[in-house]
Amino acid sequence: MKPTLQTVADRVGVSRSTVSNAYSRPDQLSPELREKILDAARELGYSGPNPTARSLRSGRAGAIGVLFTTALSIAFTDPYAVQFLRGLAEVAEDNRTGLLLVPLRDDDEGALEAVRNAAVDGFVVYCVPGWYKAMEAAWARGIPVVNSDHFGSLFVGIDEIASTRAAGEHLMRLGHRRIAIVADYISPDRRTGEVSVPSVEGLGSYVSRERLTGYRDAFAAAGLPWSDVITISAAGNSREHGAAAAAHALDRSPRPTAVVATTDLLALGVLDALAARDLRPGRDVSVIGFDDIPDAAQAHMTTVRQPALERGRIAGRLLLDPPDDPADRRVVLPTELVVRASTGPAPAGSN
Amino acid sequence: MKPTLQTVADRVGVSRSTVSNAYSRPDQLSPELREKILDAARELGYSGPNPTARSLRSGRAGAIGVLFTTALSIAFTDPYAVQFLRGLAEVAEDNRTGLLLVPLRDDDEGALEAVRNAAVDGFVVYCVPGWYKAMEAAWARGIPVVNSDHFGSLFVGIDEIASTRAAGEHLMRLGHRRIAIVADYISPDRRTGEVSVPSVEGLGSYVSRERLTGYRDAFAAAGLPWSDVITISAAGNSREHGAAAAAHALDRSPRPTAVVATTDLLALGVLDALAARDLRPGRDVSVIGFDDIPDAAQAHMTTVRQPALERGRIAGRLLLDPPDDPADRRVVLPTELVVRASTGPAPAGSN
DNA sequence: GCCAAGCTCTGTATCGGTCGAGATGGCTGT
DNA sequence: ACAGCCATCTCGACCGATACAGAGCTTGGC
Repeated sequence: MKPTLQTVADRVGVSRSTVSNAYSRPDQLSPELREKILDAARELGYSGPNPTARSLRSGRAGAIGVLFTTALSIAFTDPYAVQFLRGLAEVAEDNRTGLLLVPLRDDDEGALEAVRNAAVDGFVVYCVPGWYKAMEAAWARGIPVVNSDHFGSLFVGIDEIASTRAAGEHLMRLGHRRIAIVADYISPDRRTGEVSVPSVEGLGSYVSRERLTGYRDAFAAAGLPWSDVITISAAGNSREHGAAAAAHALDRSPRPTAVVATTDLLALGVLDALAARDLRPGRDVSVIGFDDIPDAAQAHMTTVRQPALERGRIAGRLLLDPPDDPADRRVVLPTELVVRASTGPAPAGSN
Repeated sequence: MKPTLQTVADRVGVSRSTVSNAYSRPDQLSPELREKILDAARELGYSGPNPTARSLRSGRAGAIGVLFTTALSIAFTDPYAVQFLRGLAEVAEDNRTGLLLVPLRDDDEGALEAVRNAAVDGFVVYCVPGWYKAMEAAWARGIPVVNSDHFGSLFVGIDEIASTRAAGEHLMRLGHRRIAIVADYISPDRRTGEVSVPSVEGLGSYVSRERLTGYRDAFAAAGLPWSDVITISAAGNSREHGAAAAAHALDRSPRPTAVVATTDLLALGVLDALAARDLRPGRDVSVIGFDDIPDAAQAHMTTVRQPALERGRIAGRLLLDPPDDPADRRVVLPTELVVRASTGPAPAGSN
């Protein structure tokens, strides 16, 4: 039989409450008695109050649930995700709170079960499309949900549209007119290949929708109709998927003079595809990513920088201490277009 | 007021137990009643039994604690760690169990608190030196602890010594005599630089101790005394730290003909250091890593392959369903020396 | 026609703590 | 001497569920 508070209380000859106080409120009893109690506990092999029982009574789970779409291996392969998680972990640690990973491999009954059965004080959602049933389940829990998308009243994100609009304008200034966009979650079956996206607004994935919108607007302002832009679906957010998707753009004739991607990981894949074809980034084909992960700098890649670490931190703070003022419950962080060597003027005679 | 089982029970006019059964044991009541109950729950906004209360009564937390030494950002930067975690997550998911991350930034009171207060059914320890107080705290909890080191009765690992001995023998066959070893956790202050390790057995870090032992034994068998081997401490397990440590070896005169590292991440850093000096891996300097992460293959690096994914899976299984037979509670997985282009004969006249 | 066996559902104890009000007793101030 | 106060400890209710024994009613076999 495992020792409980009562076991220790009986041993020392005090009440259960007092033993509880010895752990949770040291100021509520004399230091001598506290020492005596802790000694007895050590002797009995009692290692402190049962976390579950404590949670039940105090109403605090002591953990934040982290909702992922993708498989763990993919999610943590993206340095952006890792940075985000790190910011979150920092804040969590400062608040004596743990992180409970809830990977949503599929949007099936098992995932719903996992969401419903997670002992957490709230959820941080990392790139889960809004149509997932698991999101509803998280909502139904009646605990705070911090999103990077538009769902929910707690939100931390960036102005996605303005960010890619700036990137698009950069391309326009450079004279590009034949452009391909590589993005995840833009085809229903999530396969690699060219897809037609007549209505950007209709996309279910918040991130892809917004980022494509920004590009579309920038192109439109320069007189380039959306129907002239090649949209290519990637089957996942990884370098490999980016390269595979880029192939569908680069092997066309005439070749696009610029290939942009919705994440750096995909864009790095595009660079890989260029290299495999002996094409020079920024000369033969311009490339733009999104996130500004360390590898982007190393690859001299033009991209949009967003504060991943800070985003994680704020997500944690929003969750653990939701502001009363609704205006403060939605945080929009600044981004910055980082121009590097992967973008350059459209090759002469390309139009 | 949030709805509880009782709220739903009152609404439908059944007992609390029956509502509980509707969720947890569908076979214990008629399908019609169950439907009625679930409908009422939906109507009341009740999203299922409170996870914490359920855990308390049933004695199952529904989560595995994952203990890390390093900062989250580092831990997840290592593909080996991610693979391990992925294997663990797989098994956890199959058992309707979550993963609670418990990063041990420092070995301080806060970390102890986190370990003691984690609502988990057991801990999986990932590369935490045995001297950490947090390990004791985990032990004291009286729940299963799966280690990759020698501590605890539940263990999943590899024969570290035999693995590096094989790598060492490979070097000996190639004729190397001037050798440097880059390792983490071999200096008390964990700084970068050459350190003297007179007694390998005295090292506190299990992994470094074992891996160095294997090399030492292989060298000794070929007549190369340990005192002739240069041991260099890396300040952390990353490519950058590996490169910094390698500098201390490569800038010596005479230069070592081989630099081995205790992890692939460190070894990749060594390769970076070679490149920075226009030295050719496998020709001017041979390099060996450990783990066989994907980047190792891409870098044509000789290394020891260990089954990271499988290791994670087995850790999960050992934890969730500890075998009765003590012999089955310690699993040793096979490793394999993968020879690639980063190792070659010692340069002529190097002795 | 009768008793054992099933199927459903109920009732009570219990999981292991924390919470808030209140009891106790020594000390101070007047 | 007495009220008031602080520091210290106790008491009983409660957090929200699950476990287990058993009650009531229908079946089925002989």
